[in-house]
Amino acid sequence: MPAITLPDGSVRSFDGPVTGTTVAESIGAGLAKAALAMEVDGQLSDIRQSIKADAKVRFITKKDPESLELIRHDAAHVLAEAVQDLFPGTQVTIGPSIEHGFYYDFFRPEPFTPEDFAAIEAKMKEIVARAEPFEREVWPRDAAIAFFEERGESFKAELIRDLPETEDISIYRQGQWLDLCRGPHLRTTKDVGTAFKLMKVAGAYWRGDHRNPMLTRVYGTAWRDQKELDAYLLQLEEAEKRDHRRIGREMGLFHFQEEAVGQVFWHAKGWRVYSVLQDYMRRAQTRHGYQEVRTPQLVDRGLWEASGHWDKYRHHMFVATVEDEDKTLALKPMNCPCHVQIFRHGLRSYRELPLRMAEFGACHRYEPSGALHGLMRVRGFTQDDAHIFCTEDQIAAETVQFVQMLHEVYQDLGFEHVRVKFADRPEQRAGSEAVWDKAEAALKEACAVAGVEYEYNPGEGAFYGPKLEFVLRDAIGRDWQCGTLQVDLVLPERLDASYVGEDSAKHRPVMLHRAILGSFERFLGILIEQHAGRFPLWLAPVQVVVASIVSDAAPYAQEVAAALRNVGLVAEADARNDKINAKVREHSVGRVPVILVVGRREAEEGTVAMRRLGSQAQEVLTLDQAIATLSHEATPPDLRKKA
RNA sequence: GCUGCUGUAGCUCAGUGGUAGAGCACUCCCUUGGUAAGGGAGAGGUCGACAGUUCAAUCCUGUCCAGCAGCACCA
Repeated sequence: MPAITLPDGSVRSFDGPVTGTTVAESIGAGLAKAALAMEVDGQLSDIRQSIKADAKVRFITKKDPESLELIRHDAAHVLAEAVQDLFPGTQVTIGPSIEHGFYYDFFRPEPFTPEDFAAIEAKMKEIVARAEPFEREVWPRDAAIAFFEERGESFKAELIRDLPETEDISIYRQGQWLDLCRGPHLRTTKDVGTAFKLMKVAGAYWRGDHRNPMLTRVYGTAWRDQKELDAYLLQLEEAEKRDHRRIGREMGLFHFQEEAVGQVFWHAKGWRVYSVLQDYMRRAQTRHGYQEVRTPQLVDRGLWEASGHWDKYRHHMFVATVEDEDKTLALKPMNCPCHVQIFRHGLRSYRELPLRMAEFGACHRYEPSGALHGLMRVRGFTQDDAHIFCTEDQIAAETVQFVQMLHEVYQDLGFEHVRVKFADRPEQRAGSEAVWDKAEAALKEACAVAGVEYEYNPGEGAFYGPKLEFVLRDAIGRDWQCGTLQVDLVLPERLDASYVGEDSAKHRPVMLHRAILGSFERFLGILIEQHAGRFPLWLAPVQVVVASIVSDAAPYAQEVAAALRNVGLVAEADARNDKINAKVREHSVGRVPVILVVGRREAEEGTVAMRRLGSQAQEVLTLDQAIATLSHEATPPDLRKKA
């Protein structure tokens, strides 16, 4: 006698086990038609599943976010059927829904190409139109293995073998085709709809392990209706337009070339943005009580052995030798061991703690070639790195202060939305279990004190300690992990850092590793994409162009530009013999935030006609007014607050 | 690193087994024009590198390098 409790609190009783379909019908024809699936006691399930006991039931319709996930997962099944129909002999493996869509991994000697997409999509639409019901069956394990083995589906058979004994082997049929799947699914293939599109093919390792065979992955996107699909495709175009590699080239900010793979040639304009950001960070650090240091690029291998990095990362380090000397040095891949050397230099007292040591540390790592990606992943980069040497008692207070500083910085840089993840001990790690217990507990407690809410990111900590990862969201909804705070009880031990306590005995300090931007290179990439190259005035590589209309006004244009430079603005005069239309266009395309147009009139009156990027309006100001307005606006946010 | 794709002028791209083209950008000339492209001329390329096939290779084949997408990696 199952009693079904609905979200509105009403209860319906049935004589025996009932399917969701029946329950929905009992409520109304409209719901029966709209209900795609259901949630039984919080568990998503097929609507045709029968409910045997009392339960809370909620029906999933297209309006619910869960429907998207179902549509995408079912689209993957439809894709797999279409592919096996068109390309016999292709083995199926897995095909989940993902953010924005779905994929399916196939095994086939010949990879697919995007030219195959039209045929596959057409076949998928055919399958959708057939409205095949998704039917769930539970098979005996051995029979399922034998079935897939016989069909030559060895990957599927392997999956079944590895499923826990307790789990049902569920098979979903759609007409003639079937697949091993946990479910749940929609009612029929028709519910998938036609708002899907195959996007790209790529390789992917079987079970995500690089020692396994490479499969061919077909990516698709799927939505509830055409409008959603179109909006998504538009957003992709938008992201492409914001690509920092493209904008970097267009604005002349930086370039890469073969002779220095994965390293940035910063051009004057790009370096200006970099420098402004670095100056800003330096002020923030000073304000928060950091002392800035600088440590060597090339450091003897022995130090890396002592820190444990040689053992774990030697293949990712650039190593240098000198012919006349029997020594191996490595370009530093990180700064911590060097900072410990400064800490160790001379006796340290507990009175000096917490000691906050910062460095804009230039590091080099031999990143795998396939990982390189514009400014986002490079081999030579500069961290806004710092290490806080402190006592265990100071961890919480330092965390509070760091989190506050990080939020200040992100806010000043225009990022409002920040999430935090807590990454705990990885499989490969240094330090005893007891030390890890202590470090994780300390960091958790510090979060509690700092009022930081986090989600877990299990097993993703650094090899020497747990970490907080700070993830910010950009203007078009993408997430970037930038900041980090790590509690390290291991390195101080390994590198023998100590201080003299109140009891005049030696003690081990705790080391907090922290960064806010992560690396300047990557963060500038993010900033470029965040603003689509249209930087706020204080960060813009060229802040103002003074464009003359006639050559009679050229000297005045030079004069105005010089006056702006005198108050610290980055201003250029464009006194070329060209039409004003061409100049306005060129500097607009170049994303210069402010164009001051000057002709005979302005030259005579001592005024400028100001035009802002993205607007066609112009405002005539006296030169003094323009200077006052612009120099205020170009003041970095931290300095403006004080003023 | 793995799989697939790509590599021709600064940029975007066309093209051919007989050593190359367009548009924009660049230089010069004309034009002095009031807010997103005024006109003309010129210059610019070891066709990613190295081998091989061929009478002949930018084009075909192989190796390597780099880039792109995804995977794996990210102290």
